[in-house]
Amino acid sequence: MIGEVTSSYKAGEIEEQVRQFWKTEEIYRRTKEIHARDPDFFFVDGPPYTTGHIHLGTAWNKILKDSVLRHTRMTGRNVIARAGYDMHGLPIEVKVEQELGFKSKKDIEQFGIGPFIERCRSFAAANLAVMSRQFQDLGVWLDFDDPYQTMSPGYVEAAWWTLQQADRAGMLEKGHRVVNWCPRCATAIADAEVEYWDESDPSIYVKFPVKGRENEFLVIWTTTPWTLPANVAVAVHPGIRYARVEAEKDGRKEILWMAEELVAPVLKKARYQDYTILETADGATLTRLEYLSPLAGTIELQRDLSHRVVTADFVTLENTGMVHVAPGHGWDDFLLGCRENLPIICPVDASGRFTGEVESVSGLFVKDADAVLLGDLGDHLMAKEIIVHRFGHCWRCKTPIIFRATEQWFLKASEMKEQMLREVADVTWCPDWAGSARFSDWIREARDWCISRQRYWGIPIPVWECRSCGAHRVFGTIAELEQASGVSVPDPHRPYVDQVSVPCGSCDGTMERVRDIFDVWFDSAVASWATLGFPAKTGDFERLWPADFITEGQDQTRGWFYSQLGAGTIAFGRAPYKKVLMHGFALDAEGRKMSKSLGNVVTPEEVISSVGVDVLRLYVLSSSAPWDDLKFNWDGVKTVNRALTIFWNVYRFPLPYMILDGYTPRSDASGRWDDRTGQGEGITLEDRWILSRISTVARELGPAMEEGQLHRATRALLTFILEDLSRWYIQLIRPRMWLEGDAATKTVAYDTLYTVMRRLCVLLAPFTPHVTETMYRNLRLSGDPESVHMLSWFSGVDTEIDGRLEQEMETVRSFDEAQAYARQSGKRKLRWPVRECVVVTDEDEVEAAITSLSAICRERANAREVRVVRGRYDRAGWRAEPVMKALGPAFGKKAPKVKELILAEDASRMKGCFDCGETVTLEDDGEIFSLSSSQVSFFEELPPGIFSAPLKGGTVYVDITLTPELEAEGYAREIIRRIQEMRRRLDLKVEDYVAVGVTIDDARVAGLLSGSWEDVIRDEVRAIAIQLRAGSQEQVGVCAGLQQDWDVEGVAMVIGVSKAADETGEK
RNA sequence: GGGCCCGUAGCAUAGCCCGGUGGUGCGCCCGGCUGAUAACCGGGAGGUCAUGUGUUCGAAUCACAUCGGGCCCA
Repeated sequence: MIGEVTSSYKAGEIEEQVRQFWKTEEIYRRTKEIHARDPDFFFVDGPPYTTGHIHLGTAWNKILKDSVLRHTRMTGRNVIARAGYDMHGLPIEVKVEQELGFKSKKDIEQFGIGPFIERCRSFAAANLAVMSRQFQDLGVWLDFDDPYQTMSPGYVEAAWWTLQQADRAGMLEKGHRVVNWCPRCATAIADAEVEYWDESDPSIYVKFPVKGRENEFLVIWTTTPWTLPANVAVAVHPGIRYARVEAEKDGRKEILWMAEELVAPVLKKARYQDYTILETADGATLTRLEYLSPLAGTIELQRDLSHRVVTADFVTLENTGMVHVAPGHGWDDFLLGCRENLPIICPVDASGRFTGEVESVSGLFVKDADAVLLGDLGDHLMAKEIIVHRFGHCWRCKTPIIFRATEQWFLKASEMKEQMLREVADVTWCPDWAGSARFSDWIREARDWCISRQRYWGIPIPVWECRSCGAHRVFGTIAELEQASGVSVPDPHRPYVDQVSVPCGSCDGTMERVRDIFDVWFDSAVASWATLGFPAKTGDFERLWPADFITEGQDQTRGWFYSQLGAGTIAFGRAPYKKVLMHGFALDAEGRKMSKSLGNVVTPEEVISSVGVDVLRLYVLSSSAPWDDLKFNWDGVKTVNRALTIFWNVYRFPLPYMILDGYTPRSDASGRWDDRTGQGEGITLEDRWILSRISTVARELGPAMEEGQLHRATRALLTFILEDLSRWYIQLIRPRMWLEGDAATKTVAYDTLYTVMRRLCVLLAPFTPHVTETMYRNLRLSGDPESVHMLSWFSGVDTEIDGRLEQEMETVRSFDEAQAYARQSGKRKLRWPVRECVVVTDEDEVEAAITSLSAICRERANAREVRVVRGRYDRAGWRAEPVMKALGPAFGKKAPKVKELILAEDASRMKGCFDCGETVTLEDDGEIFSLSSSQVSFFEELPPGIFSAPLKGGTVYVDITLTPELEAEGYAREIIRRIQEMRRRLDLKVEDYVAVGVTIDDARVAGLLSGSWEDVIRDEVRAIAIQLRAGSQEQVGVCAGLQQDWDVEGVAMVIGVSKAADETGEK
């Protein structure tokens, strides 16, 4: 049975109880069972990376997922939602390296790869446990008991199998390419792993001597002096005009080549005093030029090379218009080198140090070599400054990256662009531009995907190469490898798989595994089938794949949205997801990124401990559109908290009355609540109205959820709770709750409120799963499901929607605000009744609304009568105001006299004449003045005691004039209120009886109240006896209770209240 | 340097697609209510709609440019 709730909204307690309930009763598992035979809905959790605690953005991400999935489940879908974790990769390696105090890969090798990856494994597992706990504390329902883990053997197989598919499709390629290289981690890193921020670098202008010409140079510009040892060419743009300049500096002359337009700024920067342009030429004609390295003197490697000028479209009219080309150290350079057949030189090792090929700087870290090389340039260094520019860094260790030409494994993503673009177009994107604009743009720029890393903690690349003939083989499963090698492979990680060799199929040789591991982005790329146990099991895959829905942050455009698309396209020729909701980032209140260094980080725990999980959830969902960035704001959190407090108060408000009356909601034979609210006896318009409203709101929620507009859905619900339910419906039905005994209208109010609360719990359950669960658990009937989350979604009842009634109620609410305003200007408290409220309007709709809902209007206005008048309020008069500007010229010195005559005249009569087109004549001492309408202005003048205010479509007039009868009621209400307050101070229960004594220091007021009002007061305050008399005595004749002096509207009163014995309480 | 998103009172936001007097909440000030009460309700003040230019009879809304913030890329 429904229990009373005395406590205010205490999120912490509620949520803890609900968590316990879910756990002990296995509610999640059993809720899933209810939907086991519903149509499948396959969701794939974007796996968070297991490096540590979750932050607000991670929490938001999971809250969005959970809300969507709970809603989906309630609409009758079998939701498959396994939590997942990304557990491999450099971030974890770096953390473990820090723990062990390692500085480089050499330390790891010395420590042993085996022990090292075991540390990584347990680090990842420990964090997984912490994070799962945190997610569940957010009320998130995913399969946390059995999350997919990228480090599990089955998952590794999914990646292997996918690579095998790529190989078979000819999409896997081993190649010599320039890649982003982290010198600290000594590995290639993906484009997606590069972070950019400003960095200071040298900006130098260098003269390259033209071969075969004395004192003639090409002028190039670079920010990376250390790439000069690998220089093999200078690139010019075929269309740019270049100038051959004779330049003079300190009395010496030399011939320089650079873009014509840039001659002046460059020479100024290099402090040349004078110059003459000797000739100009197109870039295309410069290709006959060859040149010598300015470092030829110190670097033998450079001495042996031939250098030439080539053309390239990427050259721009910046700096000198001539670009130094080092194909071993630049992406564009590399492509150009391939096209022009230039030698590809890369005299830099994995840790970013020069090799012995470059004697002068051998063993030096590239950045440290800059200074030496600048010195070696000598006179060839024309100018040097420092610039600040955006530069790439390793995402984990923040080391500036370099570009290195190395042997790597690639997926030929660039060949799949067209197919990927077609697939993206078939996916439903929320919002639309996330796919049509943002993601598509990214795909158009797709380059081949370098999937190999020279590291340890990751999925080993399952490629075995023959040492003798160079043939390679890709293994798709562990079993396949075991069969070919004849050894068992219990753990498919390094270093164990490194030791497995297989006989070559093409020759007598032996195949060894390439030492590389996968780019960690490849791990999560295969999540949509790996989570289904594919390829080991195929049943779920065939039934469920591709995913119906995924949602992640906008940073995953280049990340998981893309990696999954690539892998899905390679393996299955299609996108692995059907619908994507892209969400924003959690920022601080000023719109800045939350970061430790700024000290503006707000953790989910902080918010939860302050206001609870449901408030956090509802806040992040309602405060901004999912795809906009979330500016975290404590004021916003408090507002949501207040809204939930009101929701809680609305919920517990009727409970004492329901319990007192033994109210039982209708149920069917099985003891389940009967949701047919019907049109029972005693139903009122406000009941119909609130039922209409909740169905209207429910109707709006469907499309909002479908479009990922969770902010609209949650805001609509918040508005409903605050505006419709709390501020209006509850206020309207309060008097009905207080009716004694059996009253049909009271029962209908119970029924209606119960129905609304049950439906509201369902509608809010996906967003605030704890508080709705608690409410539902108290409200449910014995045959109802145990959890609100086991119920079906409420999508509104069409037959209960009454648009006209909702419209009319809007008008009445406007009336209510207007009458309150009018009263306020007349300083008449709401407690004091007024004789009448008059609504003047010309609109049928307003008249219909006020008429059909007049009972509500009377109640709200505390008015004996509310009536509608068309046209003009009969009791409003007119005030005439002379227009002196017009009277002056017309009447000259007599104008002041006329003014007085006008003020003395009956304004209504004058206006009547003017309105009929007549002139008004005023007489004074026989003198007659004739007035035209332009000489008098008219203003509405209300008689004393009448106040007005505008409402939508009309004006309301409130007559606050007191009559003895109205005054009597006013005083009676004042006394009742004070007795009620004293009751509360005495801590009495609603049903307790009291004895009351009132002494009034005003014989007239006491006289007004004696008789029938005395009875009213007695009944209202549940008094068995009341003594009301005039006088100023201190003693009021009630012993053993509370006695208090009051000032009621200037009248002194003494009121005494005491509890009556229970047995005498019977009336 | 490029792509996408965002910029509306002290704060947070709606409206923008489809042009027609800018709404709402928090905070502030004033008042009310007192059987939801460490709650609740009404009213008021507060806005160069980031800036500029254009299109238009009319621009927060459309176009272009600039500035600022975010995400992504080069």
